[in-house]
Amino acid sequence: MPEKPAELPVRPGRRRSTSQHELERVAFELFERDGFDATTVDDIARAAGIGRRTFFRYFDSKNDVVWGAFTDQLGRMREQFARRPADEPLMAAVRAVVVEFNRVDEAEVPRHRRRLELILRVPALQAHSTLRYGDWRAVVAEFAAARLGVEPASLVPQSIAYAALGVALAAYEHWLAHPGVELCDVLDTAMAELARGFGDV
Amino acid sequence: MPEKPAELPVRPGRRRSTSQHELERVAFELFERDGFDATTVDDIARAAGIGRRTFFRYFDSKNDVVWGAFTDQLGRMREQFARRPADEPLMAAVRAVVVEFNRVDEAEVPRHRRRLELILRVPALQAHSTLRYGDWRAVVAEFAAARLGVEPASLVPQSIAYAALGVALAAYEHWLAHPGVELCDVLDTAMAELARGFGDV
DNA sequence: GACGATAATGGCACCCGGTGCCAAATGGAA
DNA sequence: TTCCATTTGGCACCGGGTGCCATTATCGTC
Repeated sequence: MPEKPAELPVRPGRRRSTSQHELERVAFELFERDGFDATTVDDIARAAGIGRRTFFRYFDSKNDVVWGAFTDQLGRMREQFARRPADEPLMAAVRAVVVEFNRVDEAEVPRHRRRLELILRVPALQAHSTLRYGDWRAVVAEFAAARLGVEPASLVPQSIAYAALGVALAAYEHWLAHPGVELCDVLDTAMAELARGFGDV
Repeated sequence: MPEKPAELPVRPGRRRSTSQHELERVAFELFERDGFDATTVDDIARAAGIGRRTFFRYFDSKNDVVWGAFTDQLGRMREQFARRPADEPLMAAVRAVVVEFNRVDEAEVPRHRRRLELILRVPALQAHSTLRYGDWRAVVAEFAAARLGVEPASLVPQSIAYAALGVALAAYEHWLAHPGVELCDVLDTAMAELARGFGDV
């Protein structure tokens, strides 16, 4: 599948006519106007000036058009985990990295909000997100497993990864419902509760 | 959508020709033979001796055919939550009920295993499960909210519900990968870890 | 038995996401 | 200009899912 058009050396073959980024931009406009479900792939392709068949060369499915640079960001998240102090408590590290992973530029907040709204509120996208978040969970599980000296697939790393994702989703929902709050603050609060095992409650 | 054919009083109208239970039985045989993805709704309908259009009168989607009595069981789970002692720690109650919710008869274990295998291993079903588990999360969140004296939609009850579901999913995965272990034991272990905030790790 | 009301069924056309295929288009090098 | 490599787009098709309407089946009443 075509990645973002990086600065590639000139090479043989036809130039690409659009990009994931452009298609996403076009798609978001249509979703804003008509909603995700009422916007078809044909609509997006037409608006972007490409054929429908080409859309699927840029994205695996219609559902993938809202994920932006998520996969790239997972690499960044891995690097953040690699930089945590070795003697830091595991859950403290997870908390810090998850909060940092979700930090966005002030200018990106409206777009980020719309993205999360779609992902969490449109059933098709919410369902699909489970598959996309599988990669996110894998990053967390790998870190936890390394810390514990066990396999990433074993019970505790997986539990940690799933729980961290769950708590993050709860924080996203809260953020969407309360426009005045800071996402990172909500996340930090929720992750702190998780690390306490929701104690005293 | 037609529910299970309970002992209804005689009433006018055509009798139903099949049931959710029967369609599920037929479907599971086909999934066993060909896998979920290669089994079409036409296949299931044909094997059950009904028309394809009728299948969708029994199930909202192909993905729903594997969920058995899940929705009924949520009512049972609510009852179990209602019976927890009022002074029991919240997370202890959640742990106990989640474990109990997942207890199945010895005779049902093979079927339950196949069900979970499908749900967790087939991408389409895994994605769809997010929507189905939303109701499960709601039951947990309602209980937690009542204990905390807050709204079910607020941050902490949602975090608890999401985290509990996440940990349960990790336990299911572990159970599928280790046929010799008891599901309730794995669940209990994982929930205990959650209640400790994955402490000492 | 005929009739009316009711409920279930099934065929059909259609929508839409997604896929394989192949011919056409594009761009650079020789 | 030709050749090679890469991208594009149209098309036919598959399969999940839906609305619609005519048909079928059942029961109670007369």
